[in-house]
Amino acid sequence: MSNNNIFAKKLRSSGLRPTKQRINICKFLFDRKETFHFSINDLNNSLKTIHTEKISLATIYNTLKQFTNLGLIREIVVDKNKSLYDTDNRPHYHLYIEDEGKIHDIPTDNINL
Amino acid sequence: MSNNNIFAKKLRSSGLRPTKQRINICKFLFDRKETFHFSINDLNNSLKTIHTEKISLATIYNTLKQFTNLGLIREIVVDKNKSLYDTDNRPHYHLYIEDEGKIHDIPTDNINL
DNA sequence: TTCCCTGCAAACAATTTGCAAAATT
DNA sequence: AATTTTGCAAATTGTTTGCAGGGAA
Repeated sequence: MSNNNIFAKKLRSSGLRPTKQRINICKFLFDRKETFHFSINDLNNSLKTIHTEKISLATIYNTLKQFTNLGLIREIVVDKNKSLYDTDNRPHYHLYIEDEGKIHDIPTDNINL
Repeated sequence: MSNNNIFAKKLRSSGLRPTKQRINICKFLFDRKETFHFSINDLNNSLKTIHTEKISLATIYNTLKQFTNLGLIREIVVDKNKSLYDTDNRPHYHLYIEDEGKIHDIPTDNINL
C-alpha cells in the first residue's frame, strides 16, 4: 500500500490525477525490479486477475496513450495487429525475432549507423 | 508490353497464374530501377491512376500476401495502422524515423549483435 | 471442364470516440 | 462547484473471409 503514494506522486507530477485505475496500472507497470515488454492484453488480464473490479478497455487504452505521451513508457511496433509497450524509457533498440515472437533489447552501442 | 511476358513467367515459376491484376501489380512493384518501400495505399492509388479498371482491395491484399509468402517482397512493420512492403528481398535492416515517417535501409554490415 | 482467381459485401479485431455518470480537486 | 476521468456502446480503420461468377489451364 505504501507504493500507492509513490505512484500517486508520480502521476501528480505528470499532471494526472491519481485515480485508482491509474494506480493499479502503475502497479502492473512499475512494481518490479526489471523493465519488461507487455501487451494491452497482458495488462488487461493481469488487472482482471488481481483486482476484483475491472478497468474498462477504453480506460486502459487511454491511460497507456497518456503514459506514452508523457514518456513513462514506450510503444513498440512489431506486429500490426497488436500494440506492445516497454517500461524501459531509456534509449535502446529492439530486435524482434519473428519465429519466437519475442523482443530482445539491444544497447545503443551495438548499432553503428 | 514485353515486360508482361517476363512477369508472366515470374508468376508461373512461382506457381501463380499470370492474371492481368497480378501483372499490373508486378509492374508497379518491379518495373523500376530503385528498390523501394510502399504501402497498400500507394499501390492502390497508383493502380487506379494508371489503369482504367481498378483492382479490388481484397485482391490487392491477397496478392501481396501471396507475394510475401513466396519471398518476392517483404513486409515491414513500423506502424500498427498500416502495412508497408519492400521490393528488396535481400537481407538488410530498416531504420524507421518516426518524425519523418520514412524508412531507411541499413546494410547488414552496420549492425553488430 | 476443372480448378484457380477476382470482387463484392459482410465479418473481424484492435483501437478510438462521444457522452453521461462518477470521482477528484 | 468546477474540472477531470471513467466506462459503456457505437464508430472507425485496416485487413480478412465466404462465396458466386469469371477466367486460365
